Amino acid sequence: MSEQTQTKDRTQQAGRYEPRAIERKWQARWHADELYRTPDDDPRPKWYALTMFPYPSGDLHIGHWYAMSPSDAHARFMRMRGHNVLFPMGFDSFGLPAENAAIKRHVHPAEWTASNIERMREQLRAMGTMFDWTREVVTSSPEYYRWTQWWFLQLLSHDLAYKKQAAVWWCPNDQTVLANEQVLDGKCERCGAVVAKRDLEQWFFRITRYADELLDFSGLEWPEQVQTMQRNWIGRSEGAELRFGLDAPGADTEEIRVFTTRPDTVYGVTFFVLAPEHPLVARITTDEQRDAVRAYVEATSRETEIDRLSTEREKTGVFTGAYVINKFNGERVPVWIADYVLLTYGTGAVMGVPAHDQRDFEFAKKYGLSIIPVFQHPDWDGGELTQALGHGGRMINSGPFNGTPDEEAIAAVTRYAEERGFGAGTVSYRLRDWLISRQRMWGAPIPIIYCDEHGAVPVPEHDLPVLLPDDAEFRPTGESPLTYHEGFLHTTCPRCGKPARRETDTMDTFMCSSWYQMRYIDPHNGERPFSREQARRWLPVDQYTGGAEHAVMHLLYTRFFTKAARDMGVVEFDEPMRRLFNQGQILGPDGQRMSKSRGNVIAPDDQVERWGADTFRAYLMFLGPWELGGPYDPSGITGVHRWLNRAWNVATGDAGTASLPGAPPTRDLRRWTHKTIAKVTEDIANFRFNTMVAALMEFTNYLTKTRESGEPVDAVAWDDALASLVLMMAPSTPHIAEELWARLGRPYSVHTQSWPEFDPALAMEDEAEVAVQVNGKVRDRLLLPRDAAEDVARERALASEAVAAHVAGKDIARVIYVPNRLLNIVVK
RNA sequence: GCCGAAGUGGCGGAAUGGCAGACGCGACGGUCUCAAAAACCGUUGGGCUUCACGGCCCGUGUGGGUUCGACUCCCACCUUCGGCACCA
Repeated sequence: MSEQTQTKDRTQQAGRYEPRAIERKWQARWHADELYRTPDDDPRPKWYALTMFPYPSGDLHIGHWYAMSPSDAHARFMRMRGHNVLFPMGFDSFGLPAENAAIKRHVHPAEWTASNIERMREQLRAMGTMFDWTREVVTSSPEYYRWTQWWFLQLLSHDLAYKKQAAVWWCPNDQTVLANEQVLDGKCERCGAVVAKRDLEQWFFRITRYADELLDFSGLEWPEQVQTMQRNWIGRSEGAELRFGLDAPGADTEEIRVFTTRPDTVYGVTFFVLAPEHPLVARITTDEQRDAVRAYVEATSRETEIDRLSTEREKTGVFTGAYVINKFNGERVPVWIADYVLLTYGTGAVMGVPAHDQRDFEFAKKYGLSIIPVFQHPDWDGGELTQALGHGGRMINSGPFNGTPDEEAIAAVTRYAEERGFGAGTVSYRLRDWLISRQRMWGAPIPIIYCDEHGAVPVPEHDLPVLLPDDAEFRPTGESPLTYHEGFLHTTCPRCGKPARRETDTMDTFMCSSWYQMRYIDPHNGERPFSREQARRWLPVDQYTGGAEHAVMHLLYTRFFTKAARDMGVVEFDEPMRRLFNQGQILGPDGQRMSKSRGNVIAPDDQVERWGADTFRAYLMFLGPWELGGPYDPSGITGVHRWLNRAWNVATGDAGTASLPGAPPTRDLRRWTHKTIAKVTEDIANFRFNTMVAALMEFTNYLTKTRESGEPVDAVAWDDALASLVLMMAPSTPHIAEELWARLGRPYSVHTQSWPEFDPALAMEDEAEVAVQVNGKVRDRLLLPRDAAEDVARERALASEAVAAHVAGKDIARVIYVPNRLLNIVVK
């Protein structure tokens, strides 16, 4: 029998790699054995790994796989490294799509949601993740939203929730209110419809109370980008609130306040501007100006937010006929209204300092208002200004402050204002309180009852949950369907027992996701959202992964919730997630976002059917750096599939082994094994999955070559090499690893084994290839003993013909030697 | 406009001061096959040169700089992608 046929027979005996069969087999076994059940009473150090839970839209798409497979691999790695790992999964199942489906197809959102969850749970299982399903959390289940309502009551009783009439963003398409964060470029974040303002009674959470604390990221390993986005969103500005006297016949107040970051420019105020919607506008406008003002206010209200926020367009405004008095110098300046002033920031008013603010400058130029510089800026020659002056120089035209240098000006003027009662130093934020009311049915009902006598009365804790009716009618009306549901609406006042009405708004779904990570630790607790003991054991989350699109909403809200929970005595830490990693976004093969209309959608189920879950998982990791995302190229997956085949063949076949512990091929095998362990360990720990897979491929290629060379190697070293390979594959390709582990005759399960140890002594090469350069250009390569001395290297280099040719006839000016790497001969 | 990330073969990418292109895809050549697919083996940055072995030059968005040595550090600019954007 020839050599060839022998090999063939061995392969046949071992069987071919058939991913679908082994994946089904092991998934069933793991499930039956509860392999991934996370015990609470495990003495090993805990590791809470979390990946953002999905909205149950009906199908797992490639983005879920891209987010979850590497996350799962890392969690599995931590488990093999000796941690008791909690890696749970659930569904963020309240929200608009279910309700829209209900309107369109006349199914109850609960039904639609339940069947979607059912389907997605199966798809998630097919992925081969180590989720502990006994801890599953479904935010739309009464067992969960009961506690969401409990949180609302807690926040209310700690004065962190309140109700007020407010102009709020309204989406005419979704027929609901939106939070500021859900409005992008004046459009609904969800459906793209142009939004408008509406006045409604709404519930808010006092997130602004935590604005300063939310700016503190110390102790958090979060991407700089997310921190920056949150800082920008919170928008902290230091400055002063200054008081101006009001000189308008119709006004009932004598004073108006304005926030400024430049109180030091107050002597340069030549006009004053109010937002067109400012409540004072109607009262201070003089009769002569009334028509013009009214027309302007109306025109503004008709503008879309997009137009209004455009920086390009020319500033417009109208004089009100009123004046204010600058208390610092007694000057009387005109009050205008202009749409570049926003009612929602500061006090809705701006002091116009055209010499030092570009926006004010443009406004003053257009309307012929005077411009008075109050700093002798070094770049300014004293002539007419063509643009506003920046910081720098000493104060001028500023009465007692003349000569004060730029750096001291703000503090000096603020102090003076405080002494004279003209105002005070203060801090202003862009962040607004979090509006949580939604005029929708498929959300957690706000647990409030309205009584004619007692007003808004919280539902007593023991009456929770306030259940959603299962027979509500769905009509797109702009009000919650709960409003029409008599059974839900009518109740009695918890205080007096008289007939009362329930709140019909539900809570923003971001509330559900603000605390879900806390529920996973104790998901079946019927007494509390979670026990104190469990919180001490598991929280906070050690590693969170998810998309950067949640940087300012979910991730800011959950931080707020945690801080509020701490102040309410519910938890004992300050931050919900210690480490955060943002993966990139996976795109269609054409580099565009995947969408049905573009026809570039890759269905994960198809990929799994064709290649198996392991191949698909590993390929998603192999594509490129996880944080970058990028296009999915369906043709490249064959490379990963071939690798798994090679790994299968090398691990299931025989090698020509013997007891040869000291032989050179054995040393080489040991070296490769430990070099790979070092590389893979480092890569997976740092979320560099692409180079991790590449290292495993290289190792597999090396093993294949070694086996095919026919050179005998030591049996123990060979077994160690194969075991190491399989162990290192276990986090990323869990099914084939389990199968190969069994075929190597090792005890079940590969996933409960320890991660292979790296021995630096074994990884050490005893020879090194040293590049020899002449004037920085590589002319030869030498194989030298490890850590060879410089003179040895130099002598060998000069003996090389290729090197000598470039050195001949020249003087050696310098030699740079980097042991084991390079020798550079500098000649003149 | 401001802030951040990125720009490397035909493509995804690797290398963060020391041999550019690891690992893959694709392509080309081969083995097997009636054939195709699959699988496996080999070659593959560009150019010039040599019968051949080989040798030489160029090359990491562009232009400068630092250095014995730069994809990597510094300065200026261009492009792409994110985020923010009249926030007083």
